Amino acid sequence: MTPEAADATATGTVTDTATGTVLLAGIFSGDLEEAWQEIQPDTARRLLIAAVEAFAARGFHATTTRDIARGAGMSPAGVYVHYRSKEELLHQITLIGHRHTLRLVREVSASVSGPTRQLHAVIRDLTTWHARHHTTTRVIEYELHSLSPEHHTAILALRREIDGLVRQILEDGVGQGVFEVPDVPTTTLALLSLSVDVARWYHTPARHSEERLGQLYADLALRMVGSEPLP
Amino acid sequence: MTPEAADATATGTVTDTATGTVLLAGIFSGDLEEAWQEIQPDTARRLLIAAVEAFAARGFHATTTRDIARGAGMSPAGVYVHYRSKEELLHQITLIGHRHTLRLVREVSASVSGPTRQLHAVIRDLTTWHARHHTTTRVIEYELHSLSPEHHTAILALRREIDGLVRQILEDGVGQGVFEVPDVPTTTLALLSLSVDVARWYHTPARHSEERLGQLYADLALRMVGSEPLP
DNA sequence: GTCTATAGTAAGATAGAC
DNA sequence: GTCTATCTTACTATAGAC
Repeated sequence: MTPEAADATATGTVTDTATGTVLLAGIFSGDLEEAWQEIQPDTARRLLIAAVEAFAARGFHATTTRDIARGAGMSPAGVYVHYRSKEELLHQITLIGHRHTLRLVREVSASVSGPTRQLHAVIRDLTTWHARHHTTTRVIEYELHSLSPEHHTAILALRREIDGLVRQILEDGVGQGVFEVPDVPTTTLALLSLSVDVARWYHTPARHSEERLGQLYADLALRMVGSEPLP
Repeated sequence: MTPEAADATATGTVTDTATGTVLLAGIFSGDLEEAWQEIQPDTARRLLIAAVEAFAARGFHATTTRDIARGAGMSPAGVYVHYRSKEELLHQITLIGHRHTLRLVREVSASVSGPTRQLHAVIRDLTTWHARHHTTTRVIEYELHSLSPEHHTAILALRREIDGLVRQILEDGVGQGVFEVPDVPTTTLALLSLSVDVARWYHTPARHSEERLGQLYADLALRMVGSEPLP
């Protein structure tokens, strides 16, 4: 990977490998669909979106670079002007997605006070995000094993941060006596499982809107930690 | 697929495509590791086990038939004496695994009385099964999309049966006033999500034994349906 | 920056000897 | 029933024209 692309992890911008063009800026405001819109140039964005759709539908290894090029309306060689390899496409998608998830948990958690409201809001929005963007989240949750070892390790660090934020809410709740949780780490895992697994099974048309599902899952989450429901 | 292999779906036996040898008999008693032991001849069993391990570690498409052959101590051509294609290996694994899951839910549910005890026992054993055999369950839960359309459809029917059994327990509990569930289908999905997702993250050495995790998850399940804990 | 053309490799599956 | 050898296809990635 070039120094430019490597900078993605450190600075929060994503830079085109070949052209040096800044691909992503301000990705941390707004939802992911908007973030894709910020990727420049156009072709790099179309390629990334085509890759997300193909990886979600068929998996990383079953997707060919020709599929991706075709999805972006380009020749097979066009991919390599903007990305060094198929794996770099997966890495960018996975990195952007995980940063978005981490930021979502952080900001939602900071936007309300008290473990009960925090847990409810986090699970609600995390679930809604997995449902609304199930194409993207399916890739970022289930194609990790196709990343290079270095990229895989870096993504796992982000995942541990996310886990840590949720676990802290549970520990706060237990400490304040509003949650009753026999095993905080395992219950944290179970809560995250609920939202993550939405990426596996959710598809439209769906029984519930993304927001409604988020509400239902947030209510389940409060039950799981032995909390009173929100008023 | 040959008529012999096609019979697998109808009769509950799995037959070697080339030799006509019965591969699986009595698969429905004992756990899956024992079921693998029943596969005959030896080479067919070794190939199936090698395929499970490779598919779980790398995914279906990233696994080569050469990987599988090597894992079974055979030449690449040896695979095709026992299986018509790589997809047939995945299909056998997925079929055996889903039948096992369906039978597990059915039998555990029938072995106790009352929705509370039934739900607790089903989630406990389903979770334990996903944890103990996370290699197998990772394949059967996450590689469905690599099946042929016909096989995929057949497996989805088995999955609907499993879902229906759990949903019935919830409906019984609501009907008897021991559960309080605002949305039975969605809560059923959430409960199954918990156990399924174990296949994604569980690995040894683990924080908890498979049985302990099953206990913890069964207790969570009762909370999710608004039930009193078991005495 | 995009294309056509293709190099180089590796895959799934089969032929035919033993 | 297993092997060696190989056919055929399709893939990732690059070269070089424009």
